[in-house]
Amino acid sequence: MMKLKADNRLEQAREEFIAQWGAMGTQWGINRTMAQIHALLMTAAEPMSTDEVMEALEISRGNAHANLKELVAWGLLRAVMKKGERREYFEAEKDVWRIFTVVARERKRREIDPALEVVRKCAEESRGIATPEGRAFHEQMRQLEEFVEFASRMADRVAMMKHGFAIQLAAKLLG
Amino acid sequence: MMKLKADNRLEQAREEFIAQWGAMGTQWGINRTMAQIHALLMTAAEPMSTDEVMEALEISRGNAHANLKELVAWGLLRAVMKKGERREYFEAEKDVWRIFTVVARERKRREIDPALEVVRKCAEESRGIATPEGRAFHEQMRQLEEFVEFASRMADRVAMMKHGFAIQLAAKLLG
DNA sequence: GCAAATTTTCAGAAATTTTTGAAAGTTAGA
DNA sequence: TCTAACTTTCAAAAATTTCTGAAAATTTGC
Repeated sequence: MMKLKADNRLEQAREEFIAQWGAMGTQWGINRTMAQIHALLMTAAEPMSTDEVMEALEISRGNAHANLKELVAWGLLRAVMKKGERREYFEAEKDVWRIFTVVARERKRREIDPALEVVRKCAEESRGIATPEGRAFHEQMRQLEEFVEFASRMADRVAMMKHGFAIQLAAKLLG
Repeated sequence: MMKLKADNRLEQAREEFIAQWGAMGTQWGINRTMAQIHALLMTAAEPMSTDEVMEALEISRGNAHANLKELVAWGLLRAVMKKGERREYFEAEKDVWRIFTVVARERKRREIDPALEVVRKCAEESRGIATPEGRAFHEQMRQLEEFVEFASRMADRVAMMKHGFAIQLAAKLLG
């Protein structure tokens, strides 16, 4: 599946990480290639070009391109230019806390915000239906709305936190 | 897509909710039918049988069965027996905070625990590789391990919290 | 034990998502 | 301007996930 200098302990471990992280990705709702590219670059000493990524993971140009761009859009990769070179190289965010906040922001955007819209609309549409079932439905939507709104605000806060503050908070929570 | 007594405001709103919640489900990494069944039962006045669910959502028996069982396994539905009846009926957890903790537990189990295993293994396998690259890789794995462990503990705590405590905590965080 | 009701399984079909690879588009330097 | 290097697009193929429907298995009441 991978093609690095796969002849020593390091490259074995790295291949393992990339393969497994890719498999994990599917559980996390991001596609395998995207997770693999992220793993590859997170453990790369130097930024890599599209062609290098293609070769390392044995994937097509289109696939490599699309997923590199997606990772840049998420903010998990930066495109950098090597001086004197024309092609772009990609470099991963390696700080785990920053990776976490980026992913948290993205998941909030994709999972929480749309849910909030849905329950708001449904709470709105069912306002004032006088039957017992109508009231129950409206109340259920209201509670969902309240909760999702709460989750949304929490996610914003967490995504904005600095590592130090999170640790402090966690100490309270876990202590 | 749905077949309820779809002739009044309530049933319109309910159909909307079920359809949209189903669509949301795909974003959340659970399949559409599972999310729809959950939405259907979360807004049902009475427990429903497999056949009632099949009819309401116009889905096959196999599909209804598999997803009802999955929801029971998650703890989002309970199977209840009506006295004098032979078939089982399903009833949804309606408390939003409990729904949240159930989902949090399940996602932790599916997303965090396997990640922890992976990074532990990779940190272990790369311990003591003497090259600069080896050290960098090991350090990256160690940091990931530390973070994922932290996330794991946080998830446990959150999943165990009572609503009141969460609200209190949130007040501090949001205040 | 038998028969009807109900649940469970599962192979193939359908739907959805991901990947490929080649062609089209863009950019920069000569 | 021309051309080579590089990036982007996208239709079709492959892979994966979900769904169907009918058959098999199980359960319950008689």
